[in-house]
Amino acid sequence: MPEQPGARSHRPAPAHTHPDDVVLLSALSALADPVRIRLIRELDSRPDWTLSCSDFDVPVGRAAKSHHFTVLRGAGLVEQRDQGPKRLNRLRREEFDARFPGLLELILREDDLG
Amino acid sequence: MPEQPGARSHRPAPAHTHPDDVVLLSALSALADPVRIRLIRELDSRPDWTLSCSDFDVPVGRAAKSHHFTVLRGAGLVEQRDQGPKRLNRLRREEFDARFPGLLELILREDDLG
DNA sequence: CGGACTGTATGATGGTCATCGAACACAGGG
DNA sequence: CCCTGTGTTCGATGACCATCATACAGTCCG
Repeated sequence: MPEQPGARSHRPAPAHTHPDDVVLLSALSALADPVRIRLIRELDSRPDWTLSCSDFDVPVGRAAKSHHFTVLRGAGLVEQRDQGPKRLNRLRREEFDARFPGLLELILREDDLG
Repeated sequence: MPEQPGARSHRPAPAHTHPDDVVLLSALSALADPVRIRLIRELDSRPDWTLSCSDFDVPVGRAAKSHHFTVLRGAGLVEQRDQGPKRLNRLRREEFDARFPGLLELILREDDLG
């Protein structure tokens, strides 16, 4: 298996799920959370691979934030790549939209939450 | 206030919420449940106002079923009308789709759940 | 090496919610 | 008027989940 240049690490790579392997209920459950919606929107507002987990401005601690990213990975919404001590993020726009057309756009277009 | 012909009743009319007054998070939370997805699909498979609550084939008791319909009404997904002892249902396709374009179609098109 | 930073794992806690059983309310028909 | 069918309400229960504090594991740099 080829590795990313300079990405060899003794840290286990985060477990990802491709959107094609995500069932509808998992996607909806992942999106039905105000913190995760904020993470997705903040992620969308910046270029790919420019935000590490700690850069996000959500009112929860590190542990909860890490948990939310695990859920987002499992729902095929976010891809993560380790770079040094940081874990950079990317929103899987095309892949997720191909699996659930229009859903991500709905999340990003809305301006209110509750 | 005009009443439906033959619809006068001593029973309180169920509380409805128009999709325009539903926030994104409420809609997603209402849809992130396997029983409610089944109710919506079964409702879609038949003409409007032809299914009473007890006609739906979901593996829960009457109390839980009634609760689920309350959630669906509150999310602007279902409209209910009393007719005799029965409470007939209608899926609010157009109104809900105008508020959350593509979302209902996504629920109805999928064939798997989990 | 030893600190500073980043993220994960673990255990505990509290809240929300889906479910049930039973009681209740209403409508319609013998 | 009872009886049946339909749906709601209420209280209780159990499961799930978001959160936290703490401890731990890597990575990088001086």
